[in-house]
Amino acid sequence: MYNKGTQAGVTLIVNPRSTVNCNGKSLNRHIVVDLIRFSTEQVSRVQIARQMDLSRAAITAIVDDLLQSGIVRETEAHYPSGRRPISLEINPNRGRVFGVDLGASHLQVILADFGGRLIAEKEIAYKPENGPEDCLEKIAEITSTLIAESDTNASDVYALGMGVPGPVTSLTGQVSNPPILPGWDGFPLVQELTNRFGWPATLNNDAELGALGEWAFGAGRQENNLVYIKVGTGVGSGLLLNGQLYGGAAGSAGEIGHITLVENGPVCVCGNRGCLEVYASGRAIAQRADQAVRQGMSTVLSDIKNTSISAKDVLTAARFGDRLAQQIIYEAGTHLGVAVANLVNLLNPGMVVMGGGVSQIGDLFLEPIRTMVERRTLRVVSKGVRITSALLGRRSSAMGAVVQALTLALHNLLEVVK
Amino acid sequence: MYNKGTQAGVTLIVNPRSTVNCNGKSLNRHIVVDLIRFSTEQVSRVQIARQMDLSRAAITAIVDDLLQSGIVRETEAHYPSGRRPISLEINPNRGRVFGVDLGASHLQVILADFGGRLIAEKEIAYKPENGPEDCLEKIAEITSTLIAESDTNASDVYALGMGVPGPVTSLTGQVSNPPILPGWDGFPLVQELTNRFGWPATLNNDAELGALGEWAFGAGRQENNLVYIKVGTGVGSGLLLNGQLYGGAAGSAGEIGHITLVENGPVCVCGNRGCLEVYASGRAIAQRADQAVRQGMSTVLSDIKNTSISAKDVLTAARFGDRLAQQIIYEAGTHLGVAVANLVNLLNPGMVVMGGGVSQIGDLFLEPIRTMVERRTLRVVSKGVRITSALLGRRSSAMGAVVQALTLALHNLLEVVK
DNA sequence: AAATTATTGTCAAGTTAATTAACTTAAGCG
DNA sequence: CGCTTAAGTTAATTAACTTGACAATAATTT
Repeated sequence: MYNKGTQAGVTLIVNPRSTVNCNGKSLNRHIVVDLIRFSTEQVSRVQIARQMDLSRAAITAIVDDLLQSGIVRETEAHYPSGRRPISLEINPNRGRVFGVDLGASHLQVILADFGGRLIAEKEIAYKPENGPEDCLEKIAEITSTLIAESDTNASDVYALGMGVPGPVTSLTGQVSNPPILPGWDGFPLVQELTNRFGWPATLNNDAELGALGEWAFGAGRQENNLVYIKVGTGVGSGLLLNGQLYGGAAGSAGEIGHITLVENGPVCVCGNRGCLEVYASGRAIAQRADQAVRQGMSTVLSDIKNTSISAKDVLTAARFGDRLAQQIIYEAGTHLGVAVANLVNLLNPGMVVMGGGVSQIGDLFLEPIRTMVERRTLRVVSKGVRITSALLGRRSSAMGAVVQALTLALHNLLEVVK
Repeated sequence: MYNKGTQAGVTLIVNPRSTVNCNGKSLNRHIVVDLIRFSTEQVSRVQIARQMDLSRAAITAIVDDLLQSGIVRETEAHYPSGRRPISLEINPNRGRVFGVDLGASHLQVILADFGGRLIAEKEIAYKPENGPEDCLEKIAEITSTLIAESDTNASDVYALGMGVPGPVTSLTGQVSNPPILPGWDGFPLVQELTNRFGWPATLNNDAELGALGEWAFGAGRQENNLVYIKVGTGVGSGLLLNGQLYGGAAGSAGEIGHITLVENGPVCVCGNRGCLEVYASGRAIAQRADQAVRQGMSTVLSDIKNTSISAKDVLTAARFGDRLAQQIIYEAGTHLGVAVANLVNLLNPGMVVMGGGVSQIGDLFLEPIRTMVERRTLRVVSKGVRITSALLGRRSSAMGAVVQALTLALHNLLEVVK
């Protein structure tokens, strides 16, 4: 389904996937670009014409334009009988973009080409508590390192996308009221990024970008109603509904971590009681393990002495067959499953993609979730929902940032060239 | 934000509000119509031009067209300094449409003019268990009665919108797997309606239409992230997100009634345990009252002897000051509040509109909901959400059906006239 | 009261992006 | 080799928009 859009500003939503500034005239060019970008199969001019309900002649003209500006290139394709269609794809060599994912404890930067393929990558341990200026500094360091090391011409970088672990006011590109990010509130991040680097920049919530990344390049291709659940230190989710990212009225949609599971449960970091995060986050898993060890239960985790047990330790132990670790993870999955079931009942998504560190263990974590969803939702709903792990693993969000950056880059280029 | 859209079929999403068949050419005409339809203030040509980022001349041409076809008319408007703008509005006398709401126990039909104003209305007690054919028969009876009684020319009716209490496959216009509607599964309702009456028809879930009705004519005007919660015999909700109705992958989004509140609570009609409906539906309220009376608690409800107590009785009693009835409703509100809090956390809507019979009691029901939402959501979220009763009362859904019918009528007319 | 300023709406000429219908290209097949 | 099928191109035409000048109408200033 293809939506064209124009508005005063002008915000354009093309095939909900891209939101772009556009004067409203060259709209079909933008739609064609997105069609080529996000197609899972090979696309020819005729197919584009059919999908957009335009004449072949019109598409020929548009594609000519795109070829000339270098955004798109032709490839070979094979079909039975009749003239072979010429497949089209985004020209990966036309330029590059950065995708940045800021987490509760890390900073990850991906350099990708226009085809969305990874060119170089760097991840460091980082605490966002240092504030936005320091973070910008770090991003500057990493991006220039990546440019240098990857034989990239600095002028070939066209945009930067960024994700942060908190609500984002997408209109102004600010972080708003972030629980994890004191000192970031109201900081005009998009503007500062643009000023500092000279590239157009976008800002989104990290879970939101996870959904987008998995939709564009991961497990959720073609699935226009997708929920991405990120189980890291905390638990968050990104919603892609009706083919569009949904951020809510204030940019804080998807806050599944602070849904009430047990009315009078233990106190959560957010101040409420019995939140999901108390039972099913990386933090919770680590705490459970710690508790169990102190109670003297039999586990390899007891060997960790000097430092405190981390969720990662529990995952590793589970992978190596430690029963206690496995049980802790299974239980976390069960609790998460209850929340996911509620979410699935409410949103009836076509797919739920589990991301974040904890999910990488796979079925041990997925199985209880699937079970709970099946048990606790209407059959119509549970029958239609696929629940899987993120295909992009720990890169979901950063790749989502790449998608946003590409949207900016491609569509801006299109306007400039015109 | 204005989206234009075209696709093979061609489905067009205009200012997400209307989904219309359109050849993709006269698109801006459709956008202008919707702009005029849904504007809360008076609109002039210049304002339209500014909002759509088109030239004044272009709008003049488009409006000329709309004036000539009679869809739009001019009115007076007053502004300071400069030539007075000529305000535009949909010409209410251009035609009429029907909005039909089928509930678990009633059938409501509204006849409205092109301005969405109520011309005539009829509601009867009705059990959808009789099956779709019988229901069509009843609709035929009522519509012809309304046409006759309201001095309407049958040829002035241009479309019919309908809502049903179950999931709808909007693509094919069928009811799908409805828990409350055995015998309706897979019935091609839209097609049958069109065949039978000769009007184009639309089909949606009733809660969805409640959201749309309140958004267009009710409490939620201008609010593009709105949740409508219908508390009737059961509990359902309609989601209007990013300015669009969201139905989910299989049309069953919004099933808040079967969210798990208590892990091992009483068995629900759906087979699971501890669902919201067990605690906060009309059915639940009636049951509680019955229970209390049998336990000999002091209440005016004890006076009801021969028939069983209904939710309506409890509402009436509460309105007249009966303490027990008030408490039952307050408690139902509290339970509902927990579910609403989860929903608000997850979707961060700008507004929650409470509809359905139970909500008509007002603050007694709203207050516990507001309290629970405030207590159980992140401050960013709860601060931004307004929680109110439906402005259209028991007409929300039927008016939503009118909105859908008008969308069909106006935009089809536009294509034909062209 | 006349002149000034602001704003809306219209007109005519020019531009752009689409359509239509004929045509070319490129493959498979009997 | 010619026939069939499908993809892609070309040229003439049409519809929708832009631009810039201008008329209409009101409030404000002189």
